[in-house]
Amino acid sequence: MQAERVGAPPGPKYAHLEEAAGQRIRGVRRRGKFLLLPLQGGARPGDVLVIHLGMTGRLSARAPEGYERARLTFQEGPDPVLHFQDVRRFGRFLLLPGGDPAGLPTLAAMGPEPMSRAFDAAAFARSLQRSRTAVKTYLLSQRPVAGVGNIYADEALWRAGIHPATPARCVSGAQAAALRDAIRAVLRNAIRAQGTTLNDYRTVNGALGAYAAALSAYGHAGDACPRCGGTMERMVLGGRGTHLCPRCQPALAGPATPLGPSGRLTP
DNA sequence: CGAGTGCCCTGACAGC
DNA sequence: TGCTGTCAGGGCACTC
Repeated sequence: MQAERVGAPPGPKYAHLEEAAGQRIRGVRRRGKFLLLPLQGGARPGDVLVIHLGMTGRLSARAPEGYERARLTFQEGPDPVLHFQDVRRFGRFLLLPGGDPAGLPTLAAMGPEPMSRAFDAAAFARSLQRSRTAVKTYLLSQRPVAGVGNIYADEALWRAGIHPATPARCVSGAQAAALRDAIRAVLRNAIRAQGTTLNDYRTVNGALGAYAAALSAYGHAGDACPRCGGTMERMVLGGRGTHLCPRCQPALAGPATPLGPSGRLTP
């Protein structure tokens, strides 16, 4: 296998790719939003190819129309080239020498996988106690749990009835448990729907993700809250658009009735 | 060291 | 019509 940067300027987002030459991909794993491809056969053991799609990154066996940033070339197999296209250049495609994540602080400090046993309510509640920052901002750091981005953070906080600006350490144990369940439910449903296509996102096969139609909070400022009928609002938190129902998600107060895993009100 | 801010990058869109 | 300005956001560098 060979890896090369195409078009994109050299830099940390495409580091050390030349060192993948001659190595073999042992498997494909995922941590949060990072794809991890452990390599084998290099001068130094433990090298890992790291791919992050960012906002607009896509992998495909067919050459993209433009904006290709990197590619892998294989010596055997039905698809000799894997192309990495990334219009807005938020993605990464790099080799991690020896698999040492020191150069990727978010990956190094990443919390448990959301569907794993390690993501339990008590541990999540303890993690939230460690930060004074807004609970939504803390979720986006990937430290309390892996893989939650801006859209799903808004959705999960809405479901759990927690105001996004609540300081993380002020989230009660009961709220943390509700938020944990909400994160799992939102991610499970979004994965089942093949993701959320607002503009750019496509599945690996080019299909649209259907979860956009199921969003309750994100992008719904000015609309009626599906739960209480109040008016949804938008605010900016940590530089990110943030959508909430001020009635269901009161600032620093207890949660409204949380939604169950089905997405319906729990009896 | 934790928290907050702004940058990167490009296309879509609003407004004049 | 064509220009300018604004917005979108994952991760990280930078500042305080």
